[in-house]
Amino acid sequence: MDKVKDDSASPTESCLVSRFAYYLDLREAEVSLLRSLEKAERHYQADSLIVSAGDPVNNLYVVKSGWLYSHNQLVDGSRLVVKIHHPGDIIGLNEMALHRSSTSLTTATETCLCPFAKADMDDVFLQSPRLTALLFSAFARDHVVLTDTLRAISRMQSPARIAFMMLDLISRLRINNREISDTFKMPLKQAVIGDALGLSNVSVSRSWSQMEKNGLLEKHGDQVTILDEAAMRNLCDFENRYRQIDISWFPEF
Amino acid sequence: MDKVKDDSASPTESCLVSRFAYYLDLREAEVSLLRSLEKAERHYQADSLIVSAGDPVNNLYVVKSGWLYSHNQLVDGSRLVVKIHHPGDIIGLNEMALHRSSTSLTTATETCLCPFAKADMDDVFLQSPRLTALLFSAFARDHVVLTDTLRAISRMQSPARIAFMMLDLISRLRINNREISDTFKMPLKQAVIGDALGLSNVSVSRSWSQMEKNGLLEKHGDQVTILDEAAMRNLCDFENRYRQIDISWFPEF
DNA sequence: CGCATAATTGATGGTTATCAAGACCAGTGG
DNA sequence: CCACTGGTCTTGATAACCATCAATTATGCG
Repeated sequence: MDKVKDDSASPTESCLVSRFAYYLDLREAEVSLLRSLEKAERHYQADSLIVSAGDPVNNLYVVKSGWLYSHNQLVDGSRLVVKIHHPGDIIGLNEMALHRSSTSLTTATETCLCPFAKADMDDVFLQSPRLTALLFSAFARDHVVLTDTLRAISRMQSPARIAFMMLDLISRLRINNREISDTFKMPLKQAVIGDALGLSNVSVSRSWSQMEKNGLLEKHGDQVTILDEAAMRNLCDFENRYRQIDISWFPEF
Repeated sequence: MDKVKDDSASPTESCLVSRFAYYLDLREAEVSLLRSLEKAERHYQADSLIVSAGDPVNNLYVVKSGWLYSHNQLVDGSRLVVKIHHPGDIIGLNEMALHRSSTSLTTATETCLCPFAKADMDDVFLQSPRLTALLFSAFARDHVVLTDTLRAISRMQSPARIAFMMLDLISRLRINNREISDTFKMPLKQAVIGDALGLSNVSVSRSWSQMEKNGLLEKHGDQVTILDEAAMRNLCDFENRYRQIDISWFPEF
């Protein structure tokens, strides 16, 4: 609990709680339900393999600090990065239906995770239909984002895909950290970016410098700055799915 | 209710119920919860636009008969087909979090749908945590399948993508109809297949005939036959995500 | 039979993968 | 202070896959 400052709203508050409180005024019972998922804590170095594809799925994880990514291997050796995880994310919801994990999980930076058992989700379903609805909605939103990613990968060329990914990352970070305007820490290597976008590392490098030349963004060390957000949004037809969730239909309790 | 015979388990039983009963022994209360989603009925011709991207999301739909697809448009005019819907599917879970739909919905064949309100989902969340868990799991499974699709599109070439899609379709149909072995009715045009796989219609045509020449599958009219399923599974590293759902952690009620 | 739509086939070009070599960078130890 | 090292990023050359365009054939339906 020492390097939370980079990414979370406040060191004393749970990222998970602040994430959900962004969309819905949480009641005390709901907050404590969420907090109960963060009792355990485990620390990992950068580039650690935490879960291997094929492992039994027993735990989910709340990310307390650090970045990670879920990925899997193709037969030909190439890799797909399915999702980048940030503080406040719940890792493993996708895998809930499976006995064995479909993806591996690797840290991109030093990381603190809170593992909890699948069956702990029962408490949420049993005790709070309203929180269930929010969880479900956030998951549905992730589904739509995955669809957006599919759209980018299947029909857009290299620079547009990169624009999409960077806008997605910064949009998500802004939910937890209102201070972020146009610069954020982006610790991913180009090979990881490529594997998330169906590109080679070489292609990422080339397109990135092209985009810098065009004044879209720039990178110094870990720090990425979006210079012309309008142009980037335009390039990949970006829609921010994180700003709002429709809570109008939620049950009362 | 006249052409259900093609795709559903039995004309007298709800496709939706039989779908979920495949994974879990449903109690009477759960069955009637599900049936309550199928009260209304609306019929459509083939190639009808039912929802446009941008429309307010008020309804979800249970598919009673027919095929449909969700799609959206890119700026350059090309199209992405997000998902193919079959009888027993619930359409619109992804859109639950949104005020306005991110996708359009079009019928591929003559279709019968049962619309119900978003807020009807409250009943499920409130009355049956166990059914909620199942619904959540099925949704999570769809998430994993979307991930598999991403893998195919981002890293596999044309014939492997087609193999993936055909295996996905037949695997889903087999859940509702045990009689299907290696032949099924596939009413989608090549342009739709292409838009679902990030390919042009031309590319689908070429790869398909190549695959026929190699003895992988064949097509006569609407009827597709998988001739060498092992080879096709091998080609795209296919994993059937529909056969089983992990229900071990579900709450008791 | 004739029309509209879908599927096929051929020719061309663009985007990106792949391979390979070199530059850069940070950390290490002499 | 400087060489050394492992990793990442860059840059160039080549080739493959697929999109696109266009023309022809096939299919289905009134």
